[in-house]
Amino acid sequence: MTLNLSARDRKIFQAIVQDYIRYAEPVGSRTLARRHELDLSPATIRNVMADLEDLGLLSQPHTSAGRMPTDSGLRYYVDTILEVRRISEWEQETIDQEFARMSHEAEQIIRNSSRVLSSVSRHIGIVLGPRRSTLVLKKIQFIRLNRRLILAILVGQSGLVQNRIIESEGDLIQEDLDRFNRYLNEILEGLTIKEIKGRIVEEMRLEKTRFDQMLSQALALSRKVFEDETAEESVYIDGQVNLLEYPEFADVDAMKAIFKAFEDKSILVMLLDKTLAASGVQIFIGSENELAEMEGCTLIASRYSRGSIPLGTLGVIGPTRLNYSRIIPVVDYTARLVSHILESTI
Amino acid sequence: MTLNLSARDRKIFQAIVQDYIRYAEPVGSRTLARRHELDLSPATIRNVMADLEDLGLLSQPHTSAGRMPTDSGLRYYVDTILEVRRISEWEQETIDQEFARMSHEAEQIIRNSSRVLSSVSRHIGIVLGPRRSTLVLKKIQFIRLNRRLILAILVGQSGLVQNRIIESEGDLIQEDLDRFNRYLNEILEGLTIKEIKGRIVEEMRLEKTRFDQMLSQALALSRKVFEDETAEESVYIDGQVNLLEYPEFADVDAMKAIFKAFEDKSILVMLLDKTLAASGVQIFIGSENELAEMEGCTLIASRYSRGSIPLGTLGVIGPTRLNYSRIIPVVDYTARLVSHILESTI
DNA sequence: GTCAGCACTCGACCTCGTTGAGTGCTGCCA
DNA sequence: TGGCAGCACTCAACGAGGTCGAGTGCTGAC
Repeated sequence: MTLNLSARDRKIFQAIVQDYIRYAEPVGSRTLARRHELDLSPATIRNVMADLEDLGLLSQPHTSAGRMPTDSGLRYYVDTILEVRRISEWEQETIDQEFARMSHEAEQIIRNSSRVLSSVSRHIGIVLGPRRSTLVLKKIQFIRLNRRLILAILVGQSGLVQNRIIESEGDLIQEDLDRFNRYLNEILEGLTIKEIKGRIVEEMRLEKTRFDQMLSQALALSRKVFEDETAEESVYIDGQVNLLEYPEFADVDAMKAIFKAFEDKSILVMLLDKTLAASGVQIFIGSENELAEMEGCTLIASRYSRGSIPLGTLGVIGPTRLNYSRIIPVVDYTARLVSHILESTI
Repeated sequence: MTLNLSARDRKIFQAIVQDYIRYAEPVGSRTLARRHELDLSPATIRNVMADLEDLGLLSQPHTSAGRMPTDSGLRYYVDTILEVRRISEWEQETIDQEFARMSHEAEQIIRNSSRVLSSVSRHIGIVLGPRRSTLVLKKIQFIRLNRRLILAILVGQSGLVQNRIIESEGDLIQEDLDRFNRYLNEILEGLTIKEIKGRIVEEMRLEKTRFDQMLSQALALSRKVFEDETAEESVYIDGQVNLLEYPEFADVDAMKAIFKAFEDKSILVMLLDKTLAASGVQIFIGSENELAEMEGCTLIASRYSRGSIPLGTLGVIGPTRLNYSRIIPVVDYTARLVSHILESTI
């Protein structure tokens, strides 16, 4: 949106947004004049407010109430007025300490980051785990559970472990599996799961001509492992209670709607996925989410990576009137920190 | 509680409890007479009600309101009046189908059982995962991540996988670790983690005398793995939204208290742990929980096992006035089913 | 462009009376 | 003695009506 507001109008608009963020209530002209040193009378402010309302930046819940920013008003505020501060020392320290206390397991770190985000932001913390398919394989290992079932363990280079149980065709003894392990590790190490899928198909063609039964069995088995597409995404949510603290969700129906939305995580996956494609902090305000369920909520998210490979997304969900200038740097810092830590867990 | 109520008094009490469970409101003498075929006048019912109140089975929120059962009233009802029905066919089928759709991974099954419980009961589903220390080791495997870090993978006989990252003293190459693997698997397979701890100490004494550096290194490393006590318990909760449907939690403060209680899972762990010690369905009603946070809530739980070894607990949390005769068999059936499935995942 | 003044609006809140579902108590009857 | 009709009383819920205060838009003067 490229609006050309005068300096005065911007100042008034900023004051309105700030008061609304602070008090969660529509703000009137008289109160605004009293609370801020605008050197303007309420009447003048009213005129400006009317203009801003025409522009779609403000709205009134009812005739004799004050004004509050619309979603696009907030978007304008975030994009052109807001000055993002540095993260506060206290917050940075808290985050650092929380992560320092964790083990070096990549999964632990990713999983717990939503808890850290929620406790620092006092909103909802959310994190999208790495997709299985981004895993760079370090080791694959088959373990015989019983005559029917085989456990496949995939270890990623970052120490991330995935395991799946597959059914075997015939009865394979562990010695067979050990031979598979050696062979597969040789040809698959260092590839991503995506690459592996292609490689397997390719190898199958090659090996088939050679009629080596062991190899083709190994490939058939590993194919089963990598074809399994279930649970591609994992989302962790923490601190849902925090939403209850905010007056805009005081009524039970509003709450119910939001909590239901969180129950079905596919909605969140979609949103977080979008963020995965772009670098830097992304902000989705209220209705921009295109998701009726998330109305009244803002998502501030940023992706985290290992090296140059984006792994997942982490962020904060709060009411649309959340304190952007505080939360944005928190999310930004956390994403960078997680990326940095993951770097060193290689 | 061994109260001796006359048949008539029991009948009236039962009617009150049933109406309260159904309508979530204190029930008065007139309404009770109208709704049930008691062949008694309201006045008579009032006299009985006064008696039941003296016994501590009923209470009045205020003078001119009807009566509702106290927590001990509900306890009496559950213990001596309630007839637990068989699980309904529809519910059984739903549960069967949900579990049939899952993979054969023990962890999946346990984790998802809370979701199944919540959707069938329309309350909160909760499950306490197996403690790490009950794991019966099938295989241990060290994998070198880098010069400092080693990944240890523990595979249980049920196909459950645990992994931890530990720091190595010196730089060990994978060949060293492979030797460790062979040695450790030989001496540790089939033992529980608890037994393993003892075994390691014992072996260390033995091996030390033999001055075999490889073996003592292997033991030192495995000791690190098994000493790690973090995250002994895991609790999964599903369907918290369902609580919102019940009028007794309509006000935000009541809700907030409960949701906070769930946030701190240690409280739940304590309760579920109690259930782990006893067989059969356990019921904790409201204040019996000794936890102010859980006031107004009932927990119905039962443990699940693999073979003769109890692994964890699963159950349902709802308002104290939940439909006991429906939920008890659901929990019972689910616990049995999970145990049964785990049996066959060996 | 600024703003004082004015009439108007409307939600929040209080009060007060009514209603209805509930109670305890008393005393009569089989 | 158990059952119960009758009666006086209690109390939450609800709606109507009034007041208050924080808003608004508009007009006209400087």
